[in-house]
Amino acid sequence: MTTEALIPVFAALGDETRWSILAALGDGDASASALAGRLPVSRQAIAKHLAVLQEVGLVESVRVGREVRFRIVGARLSATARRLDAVGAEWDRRLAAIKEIAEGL
Amino acid sequence: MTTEALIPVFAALGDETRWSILAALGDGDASASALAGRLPVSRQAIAKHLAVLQEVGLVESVRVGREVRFRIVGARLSATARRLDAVGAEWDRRLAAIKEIAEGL
DNA sequence: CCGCAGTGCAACCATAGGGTTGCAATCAAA
DNA sequence: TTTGATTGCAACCCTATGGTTGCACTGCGG
Repeated sequence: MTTEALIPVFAALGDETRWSILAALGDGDASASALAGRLPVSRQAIAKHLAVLQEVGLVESVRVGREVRFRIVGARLSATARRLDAVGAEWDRRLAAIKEIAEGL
Repeated sequence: MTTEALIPVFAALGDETRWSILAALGDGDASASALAGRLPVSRQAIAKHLAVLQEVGLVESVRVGREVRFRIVGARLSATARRLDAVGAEWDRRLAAIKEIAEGL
């Protein structure tokens, strides 16, 4: 996964309502309607959020009869965290190198 | 750092131009004007982005004479990554527990 | 002292996006 | 088959925000 591909994931994680949804899904899988009963926004708003979460792979859906249940993809979080950590480490490394050069070591 | 405090950080990381700025700063500290010379956006746009990056602690500034130089705060990235990983692990744990209960183990 | 580079501030524009309501379509259950 | 729950789609509103331009302020250097 390239760094560029991470940007939409961060954008998805940059919204409070979506975190509420993820938190709610942390209590177990649920449909958009079920989530709408627990959160202070309309079902359609939640459906949109679920769409963007699914788009970036943070969530996946399964059709069960007439309802669509959503589930958190925990692996996506871990992968994102690892990439982020790697980026940070790389920056630290490069900046440290620059600092050494600047100090004439 | 609570999870809520992470949201603005992710929002900041959810923009492509800001990643360009961070990438440019990875080559060493720079001022808004210097960055404007390397990126295809105006200095003011960059200044705004630097303001939000600084707001969430991803970057810090130092006044040097008449210019203001910005530097990446790598530790902020690492901390964010660690929190994200912890959240992912917690969800995995809870969802696994739910699954066990559902399977009657 | 004067000019120019760098910054800060403000107004403004356009689009993206979070939210809503309304309605048609689908499908389980009575 | 009819009813009610659930989803999907579309139109719409409003605010946030990424971007621009223009201008005033500051401070180094000739």
